[in-house]
Amino acid sequence: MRKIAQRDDIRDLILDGVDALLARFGFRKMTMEDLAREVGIGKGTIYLHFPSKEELALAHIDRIAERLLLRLREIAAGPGSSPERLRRMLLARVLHRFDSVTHYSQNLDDLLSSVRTPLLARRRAHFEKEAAVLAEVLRDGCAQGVFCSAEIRASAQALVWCTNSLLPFSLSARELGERDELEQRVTGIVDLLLKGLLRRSPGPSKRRR
Amino acid sequence: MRKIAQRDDIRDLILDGVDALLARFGFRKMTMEDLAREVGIGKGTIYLHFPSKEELALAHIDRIAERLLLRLREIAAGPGSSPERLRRMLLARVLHRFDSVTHYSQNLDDLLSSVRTPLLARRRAHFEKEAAVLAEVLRDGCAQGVFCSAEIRASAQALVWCTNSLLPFSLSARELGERDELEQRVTGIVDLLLKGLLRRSPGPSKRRR
DNA sequence: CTTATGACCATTATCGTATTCTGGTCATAA
DNA sequence: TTATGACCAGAATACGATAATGGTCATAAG
Repeated sequence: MRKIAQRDDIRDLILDGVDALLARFGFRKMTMEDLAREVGIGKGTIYLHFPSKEELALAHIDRIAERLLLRLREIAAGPGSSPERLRRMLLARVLHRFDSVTHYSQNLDDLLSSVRTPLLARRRAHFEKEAAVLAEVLRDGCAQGVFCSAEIRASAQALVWCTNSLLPFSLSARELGERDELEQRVTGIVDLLLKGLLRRSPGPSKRRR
Repeated sequence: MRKIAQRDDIRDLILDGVDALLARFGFRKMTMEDLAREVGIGKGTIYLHFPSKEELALAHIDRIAERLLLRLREIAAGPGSSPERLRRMLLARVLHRFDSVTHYSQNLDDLLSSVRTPLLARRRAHFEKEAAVLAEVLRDGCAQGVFCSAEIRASAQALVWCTNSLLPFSLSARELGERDELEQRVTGIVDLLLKGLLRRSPGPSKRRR
């Protein structure tokens, strides 16, 4: 009987194991015994921290979402103009998804289909938090007169939804293409979206033609 | 032995049958005998018009795409300003997809997974044609000075890609939500995209604040 | 007393096989 | 020349027997 340093530590260790096995085998082929062996603890111990295999997977997904949220907050608090930060955030969201899909490869479908129903509500919650961070930056931009100030909340949600769509999880890794290519395509759309948000006539207009 | 009126007529009749059976049973459970019975011809006759079941499905998908293309051309040639027409076209694309997904319900996954590989190339071709029509309207707008004239081709492709993403076929009908709700959400994004395309400082700016 | 463990069990998944079904062909009919 | 359905090889399915797995809990360790 080994003494576990901290309650949260072992939770994280287990989730690390989940991450490894999920990428290697997918959800269905990852057994609780595999996982216990990977982490180096007994199977029963896992059930002291998670009530079921499904909740385990959901907790793992939550952790991924939290990391993305952290990254978005970093960017939001970081340097750059409001549109620049927003642009980086949107790109980060899509690339984060890209990395997830490639990391879990075919096994992502397996995971998602196994926990699809309970996942929907959680995703909504994640998306709302992310939209909230986007909204902050939008508000920043409004305060500086860069963005027009109408419909901030709705705009943020639209941006979240759109960037979700740009790389649906359901894509298999095989159909993704190169990361660079994706980045380029997404950048085009994101720029278009941002331009749409910008305030009309931003300063002394130099009319051409 | 019944005399078929016209070669194209029977082709269309068969595809009508495909449409009906696909919606009812999906691709795998739709048998060639079912289809022959539905259309009221012998099984062998189908093979006089289509080389295989797979090609049959692809032809059916082609026909759907052609109808959408027709609709887009209608809108493009119809009344309204360039941005208005563009907006209608983008919305039409998404709603067209919505209708497909709801029409074939669960059975769409079945169809798509059964012909996924050969479908990819065809979809690319369809998308290019659709992008070409969008590009026409964009060019119209440029000629009138509504849109900025850079990157028309790329913009059209971006719009196609983005509206594709807004409603991936892989969504099951169950997750779609209401058509009205979709229309509303998509309208928001489409408007954002269009605003991004508009030319800056379009006339005497009335600066607020 | 709290925390960790793995043998244990009911349920689920997997596999092998016997059987049915179905895409595609073609000799025959109209 | 055009249409048809009996026919066949190979694919899908149904099913029962067997193996694997999620979750529990009495026991052990600290």
